[in-house]
Amino acid sequence: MMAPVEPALSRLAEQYPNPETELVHTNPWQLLVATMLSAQCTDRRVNMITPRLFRRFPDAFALAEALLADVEELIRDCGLYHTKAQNLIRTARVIAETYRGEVPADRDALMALPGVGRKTANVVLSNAFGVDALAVDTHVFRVSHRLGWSNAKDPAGTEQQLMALIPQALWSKAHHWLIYHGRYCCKAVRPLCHECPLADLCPSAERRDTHVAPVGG
DNA sequence: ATCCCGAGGG
DNA sequence: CCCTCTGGAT
Repeated sequence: MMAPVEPALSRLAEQYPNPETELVHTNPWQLLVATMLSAQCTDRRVNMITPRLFRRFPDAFALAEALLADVEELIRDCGLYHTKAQNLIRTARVIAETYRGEVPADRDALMALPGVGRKTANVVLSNAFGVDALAVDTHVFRVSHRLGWSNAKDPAGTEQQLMALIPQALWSKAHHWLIYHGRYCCKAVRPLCHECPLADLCPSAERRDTHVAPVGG
């Protein structure tokens, strides 16, 4: 039992008509850095931090030489600052030394960078390099399971199942639709099934019609 | 109080 | 598998 893919996606397309990334950067280096910063932090806040960061350290060569404390200072209010600063500098060094300052357009190469996992790699591939990839984050994972589109236990498995289910031309959009839907409607706790445009298709929806309303008088 | 558009380490 | 790292939003 699963929600039919095409009708569900077209309803989400209607609900979230402009599913663009909230990260403002499109060049590979800046998008990579912004995406690494975005863990456990809103994109709004990342977008406030990156202009200062890029003014001080414009490229991988500059960041590779940076002092940890300076980077920590610049990114301090987006959380996980120590880990992120460390990973940013290490990743900058690898890119400067191994890739001549250019972000590699290759999933395995990206995932080998410190602090870059499959989700971040896929975001960079699809949003900076135009590669068809479907990044699975916690929202995409949860929503996919609730709709019955995936039963995989790990995000990589869900990624494969979604790619088999969704037309390739829609991967990028579907990623954003599912994220928005997960964030604003199909929430982890207290999902808003009563106002969900997919409720009648969804095997996990809490259905009103099975609920006996109190009868007055 | 609880959660977040993660990733790495044990 | 579980834990930790962080501050901000709600």
